[in-house]
Amino acid sequence: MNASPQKSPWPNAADRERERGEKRNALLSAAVRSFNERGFHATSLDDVAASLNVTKPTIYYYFANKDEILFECVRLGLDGIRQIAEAVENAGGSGLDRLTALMRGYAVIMTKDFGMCVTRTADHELSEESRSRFRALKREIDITVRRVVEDGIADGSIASDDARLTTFTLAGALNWIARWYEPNGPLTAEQIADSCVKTLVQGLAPRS
Amino acid sequence: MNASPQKSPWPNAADRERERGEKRNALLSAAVRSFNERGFHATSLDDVAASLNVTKPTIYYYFANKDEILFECVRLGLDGIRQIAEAVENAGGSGLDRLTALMRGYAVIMTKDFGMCVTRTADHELSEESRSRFRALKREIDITVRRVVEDGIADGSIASDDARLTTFTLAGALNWIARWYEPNGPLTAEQIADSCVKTLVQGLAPRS
DNA sequence: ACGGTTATTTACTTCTCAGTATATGACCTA
DNA sequence: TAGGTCATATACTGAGAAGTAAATAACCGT
Repeated sequence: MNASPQKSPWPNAADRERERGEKRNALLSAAVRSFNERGFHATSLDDVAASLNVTKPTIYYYFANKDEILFECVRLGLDGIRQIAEAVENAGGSGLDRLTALMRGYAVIMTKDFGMCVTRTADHELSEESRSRFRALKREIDITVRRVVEDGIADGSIASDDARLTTFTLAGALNWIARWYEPNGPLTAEQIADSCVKTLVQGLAPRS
Repeated sequence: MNASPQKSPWPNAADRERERGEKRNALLSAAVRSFNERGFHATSLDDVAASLNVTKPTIYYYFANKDEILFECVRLGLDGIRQIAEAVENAGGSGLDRLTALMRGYAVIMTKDFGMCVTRTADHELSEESRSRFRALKREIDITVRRVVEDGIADGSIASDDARLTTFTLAGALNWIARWYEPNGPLTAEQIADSCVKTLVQGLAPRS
């Protein structure tokens, strides 16, 4: 067993940077929970700071302004979805197989703090600049999902005559999970995801 | 042809009450449009008043406070849905037939000002009291829809093993219309409604 | 003509909260 | 041990907007 290089009790440059990142993340986590619970406008940075035993100017040491904090939250949420969407796009299987996997991952993210923030945040809560970046990121995901739907239509595994509307309908059902999901409820995120996806894939009408 | 009773140029008590109601409605319409466009918090009553060529205290002559205005908006939206839900409940046809009609009407309302307001309004934007009334109204509708789903499961016209989750999934897809619908877009509200409902009823997987 | 009611205005108060100027301490390097 | 950087705190400014007090105009019934 090799001794690992001795860890100095004094932080070096790399340590300090890691610590800074961790503190930044802690602030984002505290903020996003409050945004989700009380709403962006009703969340004061004084309260967010106090919940971590610091004061407001400390927040401004890590972020330029409140808008940047909100944008970072939705960016993290969207990034999770994007990763799933990209992973799925390159996977094998029919269009429907890939869309099913995508929707399942999407649904699970909607039950997490940063995912919830994405659908609970209205465009107009962000500054003009952040708003266009927010929209661009959402559009990117929409396009990816739509492409999978189109693949499914092309290979015959998905029935739809309008990939755009179908994508909106699916996304709505999944996005809405963030509005009613209860972390302490009886169902796990995975059970909810499976049930939603099944409803969307099978439809309401029974199959003979 | 009978002469209708002569209309006096001076308003009587009934006229005045009607006028008051009309003005109240005009204020609600102006407010809801701004709420939908800019958000509740970003909408100042000064602006709403100015858009109708009056001043803020005039608003306070018709409403007790900003919260009451928002609540009235969502109440009107929810009332539209409730009416459709009740009309459909007493109609004939299988559970799926009735649910289809309900979803179609629901979707159309989601493209109207007051309907949009319902799903764009987060609970925490309302005062504690309005919030519980808001939730109660939504719960009422949810229960009605769920009952229709259960009817469909019972009569075999709907395939689902969890009426509650299925109802949430459908409601999400329909509610989300309010987030992306463009009144000046290429599709009418009815076309969108039909497409969404078809996707939900038929499912993504092709039927052989 | 006159007191009362309806509808609306001007001008003000008050509060919350984002964002900042500046001080302070801890710790690192030379 | 002295100067510099990092991290955080105290105490403040300023803007925006909800809500109100009080004046005023229009109009009604008597």
